[in-house]
Amino acid sequence: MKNQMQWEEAKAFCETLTAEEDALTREMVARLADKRSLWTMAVLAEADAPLRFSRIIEQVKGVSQKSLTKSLRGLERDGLVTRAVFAEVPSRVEYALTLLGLELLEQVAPLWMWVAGSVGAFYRARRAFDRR
Amino acid sequence: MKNQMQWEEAKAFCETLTAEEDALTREMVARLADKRSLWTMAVLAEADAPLRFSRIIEQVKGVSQKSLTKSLRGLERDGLVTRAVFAEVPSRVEYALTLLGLELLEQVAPLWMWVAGSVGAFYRARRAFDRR
DNA sequence: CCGTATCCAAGCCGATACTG
DNA sequence: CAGTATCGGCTTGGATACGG
Repeated sequence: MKNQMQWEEAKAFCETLTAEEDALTREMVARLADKRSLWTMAVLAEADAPLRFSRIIEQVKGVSQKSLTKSLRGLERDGLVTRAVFAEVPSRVEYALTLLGLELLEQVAPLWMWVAGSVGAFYRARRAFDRR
Repeated sequence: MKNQMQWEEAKAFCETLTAEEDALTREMVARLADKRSLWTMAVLAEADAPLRFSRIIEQVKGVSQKSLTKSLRGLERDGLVTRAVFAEVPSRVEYALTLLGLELLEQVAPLWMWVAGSVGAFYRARRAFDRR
């Protein structure tokens, strides 16, 4: 039951947070579900170099300019990516992952791996459930 | 750079998934962002015993009957909680966390802890951004 | 007690058109 | 090139009322 303790530990730690901190924590976790934000960060991580807006939108397939802009603004606001504007014509804007952003990705990786590895279990559960 | 490798490893592993598996993985990760689902599971984990619908709705503050029902159905469908109906009047329904559900919570714990511990960094980033 | 059905307000997102 | 502005469809979620 050492695993259970890990969860309890997390719960206990969260109790020490102020309401504002707790809200912010939830907001950050919620970002993970926002497919686009996570995917955008992954693209930047993979490139391992600053990317222009147009390069990113190519790789995050299906995203609209508006949504990508919004995602990037949010990521920038929370210190997960940087935004550098170059005074050229035509204009050039480069985005890059921050250290904090990379750390977040690293934290997500094990969970993502576990979910991906357990996908069979979820699939079977659904099959069983849907059969009634 | 061993941390970076962890992320790359996850990316590589995801490449081996079928489109359907990948979609399901994303769906499961998305569930984590659904505040209510995670919170509901946490309540069940804390109770460490089956809970009635009405007990749960008391602890997941602010949730409507409709939303909680929807969350529980989703969790049940994916094998994260069980639902037991007792033929009594008035009717009684008990929900409990499955082993899979507990495992999921355990996987989430480290990430959640990291985010909670980094909340100061996010807060400072926002302050700096908003001052501009 | 537990769940469903309906209505309604708010927010998301893509498409499109326009600006520096 | 990298946005902003606007519109319209779609989904989400609370409130309420009702049924099993």
